[in-house]
Amino acid sequence: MVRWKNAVADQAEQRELRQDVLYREAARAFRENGYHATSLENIARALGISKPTLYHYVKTKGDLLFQIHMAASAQALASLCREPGLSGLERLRRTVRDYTCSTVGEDSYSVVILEEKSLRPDQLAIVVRERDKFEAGLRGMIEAGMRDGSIAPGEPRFVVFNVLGTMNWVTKWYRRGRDWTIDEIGEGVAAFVCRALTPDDQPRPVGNRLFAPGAHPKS
Amino acid sequence: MVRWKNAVADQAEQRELRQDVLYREAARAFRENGYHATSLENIARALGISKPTLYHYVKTKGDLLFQIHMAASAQALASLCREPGLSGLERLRRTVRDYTCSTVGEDSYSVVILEEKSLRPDQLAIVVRERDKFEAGLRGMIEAGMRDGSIAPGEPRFVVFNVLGTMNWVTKWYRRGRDWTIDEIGEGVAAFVCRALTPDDQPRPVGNRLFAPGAHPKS
Amino acid sequence: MVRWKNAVADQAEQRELRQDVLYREAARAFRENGYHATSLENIARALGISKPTLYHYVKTKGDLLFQIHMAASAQALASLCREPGLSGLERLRRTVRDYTCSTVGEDSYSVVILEEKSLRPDQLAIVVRERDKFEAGLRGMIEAGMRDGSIAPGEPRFVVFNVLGTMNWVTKWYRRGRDWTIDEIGEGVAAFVCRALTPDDQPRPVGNRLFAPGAHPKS
Amino acid sequence: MVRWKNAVADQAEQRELRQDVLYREAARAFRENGYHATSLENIARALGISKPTLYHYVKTKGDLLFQIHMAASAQALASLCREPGLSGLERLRRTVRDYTCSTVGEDSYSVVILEEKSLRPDQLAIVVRERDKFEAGLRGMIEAGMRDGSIAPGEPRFVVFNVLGTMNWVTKWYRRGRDWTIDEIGEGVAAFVCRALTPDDQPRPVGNRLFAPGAHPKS
DNA sequence: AATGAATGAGGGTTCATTCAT
DNA sequence: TATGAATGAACCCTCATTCAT
Repeated sequence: MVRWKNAVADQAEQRELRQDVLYREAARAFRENGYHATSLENIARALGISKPTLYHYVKTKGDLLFQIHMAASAQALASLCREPGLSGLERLRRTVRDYTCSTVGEDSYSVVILEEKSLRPDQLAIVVRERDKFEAGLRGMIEAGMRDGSIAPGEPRFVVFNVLGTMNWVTKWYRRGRDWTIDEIGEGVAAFVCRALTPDDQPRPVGNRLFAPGAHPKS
Repeated sequence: MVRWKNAVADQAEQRELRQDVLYREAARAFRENGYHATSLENIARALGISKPTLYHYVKTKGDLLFQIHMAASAQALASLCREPGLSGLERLRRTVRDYTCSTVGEDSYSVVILEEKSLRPDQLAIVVRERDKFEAGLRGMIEAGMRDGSIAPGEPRFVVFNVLGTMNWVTKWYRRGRDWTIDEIGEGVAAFVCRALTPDDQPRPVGNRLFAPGAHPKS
Repeated sequence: MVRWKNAVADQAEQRELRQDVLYREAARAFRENGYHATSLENIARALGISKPTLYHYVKTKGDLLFQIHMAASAQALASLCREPGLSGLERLRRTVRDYTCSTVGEDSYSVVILEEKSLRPDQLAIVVRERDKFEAGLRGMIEAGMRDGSIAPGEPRFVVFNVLGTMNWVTKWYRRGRDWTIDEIGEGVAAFVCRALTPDDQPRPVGNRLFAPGAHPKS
Repeated sequence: MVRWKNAVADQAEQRELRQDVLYREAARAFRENGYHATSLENIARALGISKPTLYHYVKTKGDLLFQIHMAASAQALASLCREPGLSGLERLRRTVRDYTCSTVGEDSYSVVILEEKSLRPDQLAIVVRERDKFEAGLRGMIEAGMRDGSIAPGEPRFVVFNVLGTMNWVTKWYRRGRDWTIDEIGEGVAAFVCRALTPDDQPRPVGNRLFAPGAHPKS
């Protein structure tokens, strides 16, 4: 008796649906317990299926990790803001907000906190290439912001790392349905990052109740 | 013939010395490959000893992880700035700088990026308690800064998470001996964090060549 | 869409035809890769059908092996020369020639090189009994030859083993369409075997270009 | 409690001894049941040890097979007769006799009847190269025999195959301690092969009670 | 103190076989 | 008839841990 975590559709797309459920469940397990600490048995049980059944949807455990990494990369790239006519900082702000929300959302594939060494070298190369696209996107905004005066000067690569750290760390501590909503987190992180980057001669973005809600209470 | 990675001292303190080398080597391996992906065989070989010999210095693999976590916690706590007479922001700045430097230093025990689930529940509780002391320290500075006007208002716990993210992520990307020195990283990260936190009506700290080197080149 | 390796006939005999194609394909796969190294998936794919479809024609994998063994035994028995009025040696010669040709022919069921242990004990017993009939046939010719003076004296069972070895080994090295034709192989092997068996006082059979083409070039 | 099939020696050579026992036991199991039908569990149990213990002496199951193949090749090469001053036929006779005895001897590594496909391609290449050396040795004798008139003319490669078939098949049917001794088998097979190869104008070698014991009983 | 040897437990993977469609 | 999906059993292999030396 197979339950598949309640995710059956009408016909031929069932397979894809199931695979997707599988990927997300695996991503969740990997994120929570780590890749090596998660056995296929664990994933199978969480889905209500047997271990060999996994192999209808997955080539190997390593390939599963790879596919998830790719899905996560696509998700990340999709959050890059491509709106024209905005300052570098503003594009970065929207990107940080959206990316952050997507990493902690219900349907997240994010596995950024995992050790990359778990991937096979050739697959790692591909994943790194994809991730570099995302980082290049961020770097592009930052460099644009430095040129258009919306972002303080600095080493763009270093700035990218700091931004990534702030965003990616969220999966470590945020739990849905507790004190703060996903949107609040996204806005708050974006405010944190952008206030760090605003040059001295520019007004800084206003945040939300989590951070920099506008004026200082003291004043 | 045992080499112990060149770390033999004179007499009875040898044991402690060796244990320390072992901890740091294990921490490095765990950090790089993950706890579960690192076998005791790996660690032993890296130290030039045999697997059973490890057991003279370590109770179990789980205990090794625990000890390292404890050492890392102590290291973290040691980087909390306790200087009196400073603003909250300044104390935070020094702490961020020192903590960051220590996590990427040669003798780091840092294992922050590891999945906590690898610890036994009772040990995890202790580790969390220790880590909470560190976070409470950070939170204290931040709350003080909010009170003394050196830090913009916000939810202190949320701010702590952002600060931790920026700092802890460094172990993910920084490689010693490449483009940037450890000190530059520490100063840069501290500048990033503190510029984010400075209230609108306050002058913001100056960074280094990595970030916010002072005035904007444009102006 | 099923292709069945192009072997569909008109009506109810389709089933038998298909089963035959299946048996031969399976025999080929078993012979080439071994019984245990051949999965039903392999066979199915080679036939262009799906794995469960196999089960319409085959009870179990073990039974498939058994059926093939039986078919091979029938094939072997069919190559026994029953011509009356011939010397023992001559009957043996024709048998060796025909048997050898049939084992390497396109439609061979031969699985002689397989480990017998793969068969279920009861099925093995049957197979052995069939094979014994073939060996008894060979032995009969040999004993007759020893009596009629066309074959040198010796232990008939031992001779049978040697003859079998020479013949059965052919599947190990012969590849159709290379240097030698099937007929050449058959004649050559027969010549090899029969020259070994001819008594000293008898003229020995002439072979072909592969072996003993008549007189010695030297003389 | 480890028994190792009673094969412990004094000190450091123990390991090699044990490995050797292991190889021979594995060769026997592979020969009898086939490579894929033999589980490491089977081998371990036959040796009185546990499965993981095997891995102290063997890298992988595939490597075990490879090592055995190499040992068998060495054993085969060692049976090539290098005596100078003998006719091609005589050298072949001694080789066939010795090789045959070694394949059925107590300490045989022979695995000739196994499917080669079980080996990894690169290892197979090496094994084939070694085996080719043996076959080249046989071929050399045969060609020499054809030149010196002790062997009937023919295609040397074809002759080699027939010789191999007769010899290698012995492992299929011979059981030690039954009706015939190993030496009888060796002599008998050698007689069989050599009588096949003797040219018409030469006296043929005399065998033993198994085959061609000299004069024909009829005469 | 140090290590080669040994093993129980567990994880990834394959496969023959069944079932529902 | 044909097949995608599902699974119990079994296998190869790794590893943390112990023991005898």
